[in-house]
Amino acid sequence: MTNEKLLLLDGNSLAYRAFFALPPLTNQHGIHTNAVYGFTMMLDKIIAEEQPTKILVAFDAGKKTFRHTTFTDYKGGRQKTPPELSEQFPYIRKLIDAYGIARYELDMYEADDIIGTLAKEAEEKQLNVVIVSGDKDLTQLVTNSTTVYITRKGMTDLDVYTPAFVAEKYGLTPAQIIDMKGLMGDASDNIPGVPGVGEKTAIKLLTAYGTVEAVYENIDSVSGAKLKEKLIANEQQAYMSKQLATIHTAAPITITIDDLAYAGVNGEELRAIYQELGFKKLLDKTEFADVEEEPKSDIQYSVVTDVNALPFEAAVHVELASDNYHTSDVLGMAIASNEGIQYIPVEAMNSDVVRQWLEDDMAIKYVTDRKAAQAALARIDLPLEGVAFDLLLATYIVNPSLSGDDVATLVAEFDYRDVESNDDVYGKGAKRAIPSQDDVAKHASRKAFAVWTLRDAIEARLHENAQYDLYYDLELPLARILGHMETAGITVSKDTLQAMGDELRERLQKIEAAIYDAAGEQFNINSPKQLGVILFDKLGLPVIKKTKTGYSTAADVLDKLKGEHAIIEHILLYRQLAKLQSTYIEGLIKEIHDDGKVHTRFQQALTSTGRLSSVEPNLQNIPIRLEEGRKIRQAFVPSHPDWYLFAADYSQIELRVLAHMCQDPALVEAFNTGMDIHTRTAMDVFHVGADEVDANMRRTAKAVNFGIVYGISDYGLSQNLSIPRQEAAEFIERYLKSFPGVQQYMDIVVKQAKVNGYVTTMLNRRRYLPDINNKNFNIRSFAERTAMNMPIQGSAADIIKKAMIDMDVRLRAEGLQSTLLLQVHDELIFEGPKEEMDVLARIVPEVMEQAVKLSVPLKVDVSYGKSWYDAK
DNA sequence: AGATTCACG
DNA sequence: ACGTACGTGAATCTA
Repeated sequence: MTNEKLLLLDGNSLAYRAFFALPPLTNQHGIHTNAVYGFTMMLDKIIAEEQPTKILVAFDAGKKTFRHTTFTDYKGGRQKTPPELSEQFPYIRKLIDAYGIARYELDMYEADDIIGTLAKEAEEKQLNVVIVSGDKDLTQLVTNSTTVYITRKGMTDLDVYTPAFVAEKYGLTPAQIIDMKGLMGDASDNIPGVPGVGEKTAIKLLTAYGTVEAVYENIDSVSGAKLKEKLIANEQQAYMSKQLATIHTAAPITITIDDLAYAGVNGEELRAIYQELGFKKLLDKTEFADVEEEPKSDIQYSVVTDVNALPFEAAVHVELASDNYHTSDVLGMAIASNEGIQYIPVEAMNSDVVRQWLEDDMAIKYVTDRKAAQAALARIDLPLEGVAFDLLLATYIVNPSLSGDDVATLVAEFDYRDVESNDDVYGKGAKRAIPSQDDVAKHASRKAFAVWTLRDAIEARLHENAQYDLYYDLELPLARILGHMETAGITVSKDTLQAMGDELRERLQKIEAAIYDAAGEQFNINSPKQLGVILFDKLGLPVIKKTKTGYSTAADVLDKLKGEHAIIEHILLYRQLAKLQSTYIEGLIKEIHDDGKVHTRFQQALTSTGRLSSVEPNLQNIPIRLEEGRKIRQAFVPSHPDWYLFAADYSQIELRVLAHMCQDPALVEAFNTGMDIHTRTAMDVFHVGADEVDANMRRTAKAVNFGIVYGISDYGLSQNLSIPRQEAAEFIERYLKSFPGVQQYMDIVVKQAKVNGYVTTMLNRRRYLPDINNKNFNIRSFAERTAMNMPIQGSAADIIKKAMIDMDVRLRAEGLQSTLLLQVHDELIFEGPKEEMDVLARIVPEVMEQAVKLSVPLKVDVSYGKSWYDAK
């Protein structure tokens, strides 16, 4: 063997695969690009992984091949190549050239034959060969030194066919693949085979006899009268089919392996093609880092250390050293206005002029991220008032799926390119560093100037979409409230957590020992891979579910294995406790600041539904469902000795929102009469009276209600309830019969999504659904479920946000000391002195229930206690 | 960096 | 026929 490795690619097949695997993408000129894109991704990956020394992409030449002389209908009945794909072939050829890769096609022969011929030559010269195609026919070429990769669903996902893999998959040798095709045919190539013989039968016959010829030689001993009859009737057709499926390994090609040396990419050519096709991500890749950066236009700013006067209207950007504004250093502040751009380094910010300007709400400020600026400034004792525009929130409202939090990306959505990305300025990962003050000043100035320039256009978009109120009256004021909540923080008792941690550690050690004992060896329990080997290989437990990478060991799988082996219960308990230990004990302790509190950041411009998210730490997923975990909440305490934590949560807000939006009479009635909604659903689904609903029926009904909210599917419900799909389908059908308004509403929402390309919430929040008309069933179905879920989840989010704003006003009006600390999607957590608890118990439900007027009542439950655990 | 698992609503 | 429930974040392992 040599070190040479030959890579042979089936150009046509891969282009087809890419075309159908990827959503239709077009570039700025309306040219379709998905096949080229998929092809590029696959090529990149395979070259990086295989490091071939020689490469060839083979193409089919024309319509006619030598196979048509044998069988005129070869590949007959095939759909014509869609024009959207045809137009991409020239680009694929150009791309291959730019990559420095040889390509070849030969009249009357298919790409398969070119590949087969070269593979054979390589075999003789003892080269390693890798063949990549979307067509399984090629697997007949597999040998010990020739491997065939077949694309799976994605473009970069590949099945690796070795002799062993073929043997495992079919129980056949690679050469027998041809015989298999001869017997079973191939619908896609219109190879007939023997009618009535499929893969199973073909494999059975070949296992017994070896080849097609041998099958006919021993035709008398073939079992099954029907089968024998079919085989005899189609003998000639079987031979012909085998011949058609056989790859020609002696095609009269005019190139040799020596012509295929991989030259390496021509950066400039490739760049030109990417540019033409609009492949922005690929353009940004490092290989081009030296090929000239898109020049940012120059910007004029002055670094001011002695601030005299500041404008009445300006764009302001507070530049931070890292993205956690609760811990990050403030580097400085850029102010862009009619009077030009000033950059004030942090040392100069704490002056009377600056302070007065920041707290003057008559001095109008347009910012990039109000909450971040407010929180960061608060830490150096500076206020921030008079904010009239927030770039982050405005772009999020325009389109929640696009916005990240880097100003460069945000403004790029409006075709503004004169801001450098934070990664470019600071570097990423280990290379991250603060550049010179001048570079920071320039970067911050560009951001401020971008906001100054774009505000009008973005506000115009908000007005166009009738979303200005949502932005200005809801999100913008909310940012200020969230900022105060974050800055206030919530006290977490480190001692309590540590005590829990000590106890957990001991228990975990014992469980660990029990697991090793049951397994008969030590291994890393935290490694799903190692655990899989123990459970399914060593202990031989039945495999219930597989993941991309191997056996699934998820909790629902382990649950089903509970009776099979004592180790399962130990593992489940270990997982549960290890999760508490690492995430909620150790993780949370790390997040406690010097003030004894955790200061989460509520990401306000992240989710596609309008919900908030919470990070560093995430306080929206503190355990509650299991008692062991729930105890973590004992560590969350008020910030003053005699204070209490107060919790208020909406009851069934999503189903109430659904009732309001679909106006189904039965559903509206159920809420108006104050019935338990799951019991009511059970009555309808099971056709029983209220007193006949047992716990199990109610549980099922509850799952059905969840399903409705998530965008119902029988399969999903069946999984959740561990029942047959048919049974789940029946529940759904009966539900929708009982609540026909729901069915009608879901139909309308999906139809709207298909027509408009987006769905909306009660307060006109939008989510675009580009996949809603996708040809792929799975992708389209996902978009449809999203269409059904988003207005419900999103409207509930709208409502609680409105309630938070109203609550803020009310707390001040009542002159209370109590403050809001957390929001957990449908609940609000406050803290306050004991004597205010009764007042809160009165006013919080009132405000939350009146946040919006629905055709069903909103219901809020409240509680309070000396810790979050006790507020239940 | 991506996959897996599991915590919440 | 297709094969997933909706929305999140953190820890850990593996490549």
